[in-house]
Amino acid sequence: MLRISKLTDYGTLILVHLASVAPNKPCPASEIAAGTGLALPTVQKVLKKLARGKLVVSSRGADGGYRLAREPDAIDAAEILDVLEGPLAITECSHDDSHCELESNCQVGGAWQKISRAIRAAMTEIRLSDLRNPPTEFPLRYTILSESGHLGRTDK
Amino acid sequence: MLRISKLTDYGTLILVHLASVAPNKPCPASEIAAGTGLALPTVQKVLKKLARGKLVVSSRGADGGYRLAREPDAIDAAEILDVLEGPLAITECSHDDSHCELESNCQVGGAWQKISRAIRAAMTEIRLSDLRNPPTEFPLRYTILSESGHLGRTDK
DNA sequence: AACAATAGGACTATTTTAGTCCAATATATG
DNA sequence: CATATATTGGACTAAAATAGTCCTATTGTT
Repeated sequence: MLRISKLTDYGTLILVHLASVAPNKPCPASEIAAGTGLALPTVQKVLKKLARGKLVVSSRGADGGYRLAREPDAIDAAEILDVLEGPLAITECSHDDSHCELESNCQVGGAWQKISRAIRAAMTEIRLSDLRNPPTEFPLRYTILSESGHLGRTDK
Repeated sequence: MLRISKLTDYGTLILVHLASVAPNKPCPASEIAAGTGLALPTVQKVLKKLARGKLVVSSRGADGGYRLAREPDAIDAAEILDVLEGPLAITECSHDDSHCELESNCQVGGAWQKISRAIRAAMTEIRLSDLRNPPTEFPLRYTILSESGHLGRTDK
């Protein structure tokens, strides 16, 4: 139903890989490719994006490579999506600065925006360290909370 | 960051429109196009999908058209996405029956799957009736709850 | 019979995504 | 300083998904 691109998926694999190697010495793209089973050119492409997005830092030259810019628990899923997918929102007009010609007739109003923001908030709480390792039972559960109580269950 | 297609967005507009007209007599596509400001051929295409997905029922012939298959509060956002986007999951291997060549090396394991399911669960609680009208303040909030407490805040 | 609708699908154009490759630059080391 | 190792930036192509339009058949009403 909702979809992330393959590149984003690869990106998380790569980040998870980086999270599981020695954080001191940089890890070259070739090693990451070998470690993840992904094609080298693809890995290089994704790493460039990750570096531009400041999720990893690079060192050039011999003995160079990439390492995480921060601790795995200080990188969240929303950031990863932002860097690899761009700050695209769930619909065109979820952009804060977008102009929607239908706006005047648009009954939906800000509903998708709200949903989008809500999902984003949830993604912010998922950290790279949580993505690591097959979660045999990752007791993750989302609930819609509503002050007015008409959506889902309330907080107490 | 996450994205739904334009068609899906149109679909929700159309459904919301249908929810706001007399539920007894069918509403023809042309009228919906006029009411939403969308192009007729596009509206027709989306309506066909919605009909196949059993979210609307159609009557053919003169005085025909479409009406909601159920009450607006009995249609949820997850269904809408399923019908209009297909049952695509957040990643390729989120499909229950997919085979991922990387599986053996895949550190991420089922994380995206879990996230996907969680988002889906949340979407299930958002109903068509909630999408209606500009939500001036739609007090929607998602929270990640974790039994083990290492993700977000816990239930108590 | 004539008209008003949907059904189904073909079709094209556009855009996005994936994936590869190359030339330039930076760095460590012998 | 020469060489090998890496990243950087961007160009480029191919493939796939998306958007949008249109045509023909069928169904139902009057």
